[in-house]
Amino acid sequence: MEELPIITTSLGRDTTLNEQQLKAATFTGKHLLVLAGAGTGKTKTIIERAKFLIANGADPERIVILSFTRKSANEIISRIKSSITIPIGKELIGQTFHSWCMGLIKNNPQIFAQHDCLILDEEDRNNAFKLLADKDFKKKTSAPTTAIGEVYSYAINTRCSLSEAIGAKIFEGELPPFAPQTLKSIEIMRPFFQEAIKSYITYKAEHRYIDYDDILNIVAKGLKSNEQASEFITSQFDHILIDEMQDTNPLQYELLANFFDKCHLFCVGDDAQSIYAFRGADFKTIHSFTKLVPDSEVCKLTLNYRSTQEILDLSNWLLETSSLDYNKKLTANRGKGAKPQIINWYTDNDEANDVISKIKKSITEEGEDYSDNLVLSRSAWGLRRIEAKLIESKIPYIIFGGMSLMKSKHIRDVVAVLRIVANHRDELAWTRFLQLWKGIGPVSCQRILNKVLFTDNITQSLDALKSCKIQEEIYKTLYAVNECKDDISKALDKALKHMQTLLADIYGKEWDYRQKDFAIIKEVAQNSKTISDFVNDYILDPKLETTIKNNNDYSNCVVLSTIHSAKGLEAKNCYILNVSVGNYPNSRSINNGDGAIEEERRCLYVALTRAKDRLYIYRDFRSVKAAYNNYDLESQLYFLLDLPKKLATSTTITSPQFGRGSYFDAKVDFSDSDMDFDFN
DNA sequence: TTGCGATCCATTTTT
DNA sequence: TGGATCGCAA
Repeated sequence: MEELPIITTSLGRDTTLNEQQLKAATFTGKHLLVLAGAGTGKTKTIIERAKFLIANGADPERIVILSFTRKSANEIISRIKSSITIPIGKELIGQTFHSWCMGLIKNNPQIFAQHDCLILDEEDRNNAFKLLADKDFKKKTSAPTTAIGEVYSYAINTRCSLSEAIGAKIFEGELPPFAPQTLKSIEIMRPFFQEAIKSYITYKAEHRYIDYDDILNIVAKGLKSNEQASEFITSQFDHILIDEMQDTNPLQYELLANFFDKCHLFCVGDDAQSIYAFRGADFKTIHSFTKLVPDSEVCKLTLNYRSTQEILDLSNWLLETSSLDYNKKLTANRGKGAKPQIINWYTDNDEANDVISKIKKSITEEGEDYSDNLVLSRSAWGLRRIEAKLIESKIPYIIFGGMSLMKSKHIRDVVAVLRIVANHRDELAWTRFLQLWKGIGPVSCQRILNKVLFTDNITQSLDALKSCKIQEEIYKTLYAVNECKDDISKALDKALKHMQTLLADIYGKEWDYRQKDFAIIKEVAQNSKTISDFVNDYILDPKLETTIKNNNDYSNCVVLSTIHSAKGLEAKNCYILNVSVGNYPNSRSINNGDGAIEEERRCLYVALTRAKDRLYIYRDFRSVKAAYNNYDLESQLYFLLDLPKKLATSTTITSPQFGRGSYFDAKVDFSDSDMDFDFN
């Protein structure tokens, strides 16, 4: 084991860093990229970097810490809070690219005209395209309106042409091809997409909307095209520290390029953990970091502090079997431990039961905490069965990557009323709100909108609304909410009170528990000054998307997460669900070329490397057995098909009460159910 | 024009 | 499981 030197920061805490980490954290050149394998102390290095900078006189307010997902941004923030004490009144900012840029837009109205815009989330965007499809460009092709939004977003994020974006989406299977040859399809679809996107852009400008991509685009473009503005903004910062650098996409690079001159960039990333290609990230760009970023250097962290060697052996093997050369062989600083376990199941119900019983054992037999258990799934949906069992067993848990409250229908219904009152030109909110009521469909809605939308203020809109032949309660609701629009929680109360009957009718028996969510929303709203602040803040950071169930102790509960939200997480016991044929790689990706398959591999790699002590890999027994006799692509590509026996142990769980809650048919032969699966 | 019922559908990942 | 979508009746 190597000697760990100790550095002392003037903040008064001693911190142990190894030689590589120390070199990175105390870098004194201009820009640095730290290539750091999983578990090699990425976050720690970023935090020590921040400490080092502050200790050497940097102003905390002029340091920005960025990450790609909220999850990992929050992770850094909380670890900073527990390890750095900064002189009073100053705080280190840790945020996502989006929330940082939105802050820049809002705080610099003299530069960004969009400072008072409302942010559209994905659903709003799709609704806008749908609305425009009916109004403006009609249905000239059968392309789904959601696909237009995706193509547009992809083009913006990757900075590619419209044709390329259409091509990419056809290739990914998101867009149905209109002709046998892709080129022909692009040629047919392009004019239609162009028209649709053009009217969407106009629409946003007219209604003072911006979407997710605009947030980055406005800042990136604004700084690039306006030297004065660029000077003003970029000189506000000295250091930008970026986590998960492999997930940044070309748009984000372009944004950062504005800061190359004035600021120091400190980027940390791992190409083997790049899993956001679908959002335009290209892990290869970090390979050309020194070419893209002037005055930059690269260094590496290779010693893993998280896992046992057995867990790393399996993870290393996964990368080695790739045709790509990841050049990553992690060595465990901790040494030897238990072999990873493969657990074959017949039904997903058995899978869930086994996970729960192992969690219980970890508490009762190993004396570990709930929080030492991390359950991972490829899809948010896949966690639901586990969640149900945890509730049943009264085990506290926290769930990451689930749907945020703001996305659920009943919340959107009520928030729509607030949005109308805050901005009477918010057509999307009007459309949603009006169509909730009986008797109002798309046509009547449009008729009302024509009267109500193009007035000077909300009072005029309400007057216009009064003259429409509609239920009185529609007007009353808006009127009441408008009366108290400066007090958000009161406004929410009023909206809820007036819509009570309506919503109870719409949601039927679900209304009982859906209602409870409004208390949470009200609490969140108290932190915002205005309604549009509330909507914008909450879209960028739905603080309560992660809810703790079964108790209220943040620090001790089982963690459920999608793999995409799991970066930065770790736990003694890690359970990876449904690592079955057709899932790794996902069958939807197998026809999209090597790039897509490799992304799937990295996804599994991220999951494997979360485990510290014990790694459990669950999978559908029959899918695996069948794969040995099948020659279909899905089977042949299955990552664990040729897993060497020495890398893991294997057990098969039988299912006495087979049939209940399972989606398999009944044609099952149990004769081999207790047979250990034979590798190779 | 709206709204209901039947039918079919598939269920990636995030800001 | 619920969801979205489609056709038909009021």
